[in-house]
Amino acid sequence: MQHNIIQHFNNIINLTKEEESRILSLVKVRRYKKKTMLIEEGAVCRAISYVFKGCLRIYKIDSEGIENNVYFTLEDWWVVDLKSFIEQTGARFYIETLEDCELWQLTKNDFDVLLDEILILEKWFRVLLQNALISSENRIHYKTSLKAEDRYDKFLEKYPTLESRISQRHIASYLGISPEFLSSLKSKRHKQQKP
Amino acid sequence: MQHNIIQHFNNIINLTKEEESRILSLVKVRRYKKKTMLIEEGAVCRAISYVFKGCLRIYKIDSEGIENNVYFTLEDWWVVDLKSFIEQTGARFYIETLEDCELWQLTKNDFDVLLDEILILEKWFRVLLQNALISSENRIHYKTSLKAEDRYDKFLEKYPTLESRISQRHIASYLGISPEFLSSLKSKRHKQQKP
DNA sequence: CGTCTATTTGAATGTACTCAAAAGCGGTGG
DNA sequence: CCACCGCTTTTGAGTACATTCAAATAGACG
Repeated sequence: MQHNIIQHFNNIINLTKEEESRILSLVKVRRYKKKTMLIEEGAVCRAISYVFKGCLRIYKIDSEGIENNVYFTLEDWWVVDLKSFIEQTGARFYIETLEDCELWQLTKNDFDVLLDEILILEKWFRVLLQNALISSENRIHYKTSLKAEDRYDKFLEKYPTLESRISQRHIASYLGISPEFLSSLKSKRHKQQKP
Repeated sequence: MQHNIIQHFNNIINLTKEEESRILSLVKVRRYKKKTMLIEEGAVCRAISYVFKGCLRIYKIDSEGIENNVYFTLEDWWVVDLKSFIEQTGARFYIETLEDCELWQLTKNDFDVLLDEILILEKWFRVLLQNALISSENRIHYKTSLKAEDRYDKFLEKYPTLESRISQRHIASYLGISPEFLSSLKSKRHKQQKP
C-alpha cells in the first residue's frame, strides 16, 4: 500500500485504466545518489519529477554566496523549477538530492502531450498549483509574523519526518537563521524540557 | 485602451466573441469605498474579483493582534482568498480596499459554470496560479536572503505605483518591519541622496 | 478649526548574526 | 576494525539589525 504516481493522480481526479497506462508509458524512473545536483541556476529544467523515494532541497545562492533553502520536497510530491520548466528558460533555483532518490520523471514534451491527450490532467495540475500556492502564501505570512522559534515549530509540523533525515544546517537555512542560532534554540528547549 | 477583463483573458488564451459575451453576462461590477472589508478571517469567500480600478491589501492578524500585510492587489489583477473560495471554507485572510475600488466579480458558482462551459479557461486559471506561485516563491526567497532595505527595493520594483498611493504603515507591514524602522530607512536614503 | 491618525526622531532593548574555537560524528582507506 | 580527515554542531563573546516605547510633529478629513 505504498504511494505511487497513479494513486497520486487518483487522489485528485479519476483516470481510466487506459489513461493510467498511457501515463506510465511516458514516465521514466531514475535513481540519483545523495548530493546530486538535478538543476543548477541558469540551466533549463527539462523534466518534472514525482518523488517516489528520498528528499531534495530547492535553494538559491544570494549575492554574498550564501545558500538559502527555499523549500524541501519529499515522498509523494513533485519537484521542478516551475518557471524554468513551463517556459523552458534558465532556472531560478538549484535543486539537489539530500538522500538517495528514486524519481519518476516526465519530460516537458511528454508532459505537454499528456496534458493535451488527457484533458482532466489540466485539472490535476491546476489543483497541484493551487495547493502549492496556498502553502506558499502561508509561508510568507509565517516569515513576517513569527519569530525563529515559532517558525521552527511550523517546520516540524509541515515536515515531521525531515528533522532526523537532513542536517540542521539545511533546516536553519530554510528557517532563515544561522546554524548557530538554531543550535542555541534547540539547546534552550532541552534545558526547559520542551515547555 | 485601458485594461479590462476580456483583454486580460485574451493575453493568455483566445476567446471567441460568444465566449466573451457569456463571461460578461455573468460578471457583476461592484464599487467599494476606501477601507471596506471584502472578507474577514473565518468568513467564506464567495466571489473572485478582477480589479478594474483601485488597490487592496490581503492581511492577517497574528497572535499578538498585529496586522500583517501578505500582499497587495491592484489594477488588472485578481483578488480572492484562494483556499476559501475553492473549498468554500473559512478564509485565512482579511481583504480590505485601500482606495475606492471597482471590482468585476464572479461568484463561486458562476466561476465553476464558466470553467465547465469554456474548457480553455482551465488553462487561463492554471497560468494565473502558476504566475502567482512563481512570484510567491520569489517572495519567500527575498524574505530570508535580503535585508529590510533590499526588500524595500524589491517592493518598489514590484509595485512601482503603490508607494504614493498607500500609507507607509502598510508598506512596513508588507516588508515585515516596524513603521518606525521604515521611516528611518527612508530618511537615511534622503540624507545620502539615494546612492 | 479641531481631532484623529500617520510619520518622525531618539533612547534603550532584544533578537539574531558573525567570528572563533572546541567537540562530535560519519565515512573512508589502511 | 580503527584512525584519521572533513564536515557539522555546540558554545561563547562581541556586534549589528531591527524593535519597543515615548514624545513631538505633520497630515488628512470631517
